[in-house]
Amino acid sequence: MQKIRVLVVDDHTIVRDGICALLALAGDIEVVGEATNGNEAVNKVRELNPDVVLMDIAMPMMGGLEATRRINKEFPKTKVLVLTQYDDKEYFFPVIESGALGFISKAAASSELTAGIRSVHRGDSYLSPSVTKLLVDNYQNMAGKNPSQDPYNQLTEREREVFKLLAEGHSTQEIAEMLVITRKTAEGHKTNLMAKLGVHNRVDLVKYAIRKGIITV
Amino acid sequence: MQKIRVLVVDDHTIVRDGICALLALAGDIEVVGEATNGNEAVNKVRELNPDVVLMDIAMPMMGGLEATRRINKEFPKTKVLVLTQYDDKEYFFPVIESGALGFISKAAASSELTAGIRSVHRGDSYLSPSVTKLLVDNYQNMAGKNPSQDPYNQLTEREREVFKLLAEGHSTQEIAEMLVITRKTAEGHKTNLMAKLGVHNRVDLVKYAIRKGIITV
DNA sequence: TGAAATACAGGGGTTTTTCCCGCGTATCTT
DNA sequence: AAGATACGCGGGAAAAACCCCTGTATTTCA
Repeated sequence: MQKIRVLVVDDHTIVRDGICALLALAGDIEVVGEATNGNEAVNKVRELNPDVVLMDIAMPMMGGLEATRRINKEFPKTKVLVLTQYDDKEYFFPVIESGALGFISKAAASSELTAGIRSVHRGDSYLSPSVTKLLVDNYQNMAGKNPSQDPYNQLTEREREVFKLLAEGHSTQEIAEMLVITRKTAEGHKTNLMAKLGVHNRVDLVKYAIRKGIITV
Repeated sequence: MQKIRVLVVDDHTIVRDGICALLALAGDIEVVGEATNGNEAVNKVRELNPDVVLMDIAMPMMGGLEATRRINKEFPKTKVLVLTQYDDKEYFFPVIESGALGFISKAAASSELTAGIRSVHRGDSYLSPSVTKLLVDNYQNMAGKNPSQDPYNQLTEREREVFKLLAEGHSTQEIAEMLVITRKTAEGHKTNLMAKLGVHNRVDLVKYAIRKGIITV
């Protein structure tokens, strides 16, 4: 029988190894690789072509959401199952929209891991019961929201780069140097992205980035 | 041979199960119980009298710290090994002060888990190499300070007020108006508190405040 | 296919913040 | 009595942020 080839992505080695140990107990799943951040994850997908990526979203460097987005774009056949420590409804739509097929809380039973992996491998979606409950409990709040109008998705590529660097604490001058543009241009991107996100200062920008999993606390 | 009896405490089931799976691979360690929060941990210690408690301090940081404090007070023979997802020097002294014998980052190699458990069981202390490195790198900052003092505790009342308002996203001008002082004074408090906390921009200040629970994301 | 929209880069000028300093007073400690 | 500390305030230069506007490809679409 062909095993499901899984790439495990999590920045915490102990957690990653623990998950691998759990998955090793399942006969139909094989961990073919590991990655510690989003960049590495994308590269490993390119290299290993796994069936399923088990992706933590709170990671330094490139976050899990951005990585999921890229993987989904570049390798549509690779299914992504997102693993999060926050079972917060704020995360739900961004995660799904990034192209992930499933969403499991780390607080979920470990049996959900294998169940989720099998589901997304079949092409089905998988949601943690706790997440589903959250969605149902908040149905009325969700009803009006169209996920595609998540303001973050309105950002251009350049604006996302600037956004991430801002959230990491860099000044516009530093960002300009990093992106090899003038300070004025960096400021322009900053102004535009802040308007799109509806935030009016850096503090709210940082909080937004944390909620989105772009950066970690 | 008598195995080391371990209680595993972590609020994320998947992580907890993963750690148990890892520990199961070691011949000299036996997981005798699990807990999902500080209260439960203390009760399980009372009930099971384990040799070692592997304690996550998670995001609600006080949970694990307070539990460690109580376990250490009530059952001095039970050794606590703290597991944290932040290998940040800010956490070090509070953790040690709570009575933990060891401190391991979740980003550490999983072999450190068993090594740490064996160390603290012998009564030795154990520090993750990454944590040790952090301490050494920051030695000069530590040297002059009272190590048992969290830098946040060194803030004056006024500085804490300004700190909170800054973290909430207010400008120095706004803060000055709220506290009925001049902008210059508010700036002065800001400068001083940032120096005390060792942060150099608003973004890091916000992250610090979030970790401390001063504000929420 | 021509016009509108968008992404990206940049400039001018103003306001705000930051980063040096400095000062004085009250209180608390040794 | 002599520090040390908390608190409030100020000047001034430099940096950063803010707001508004221009230009140029490229893409979209009516």
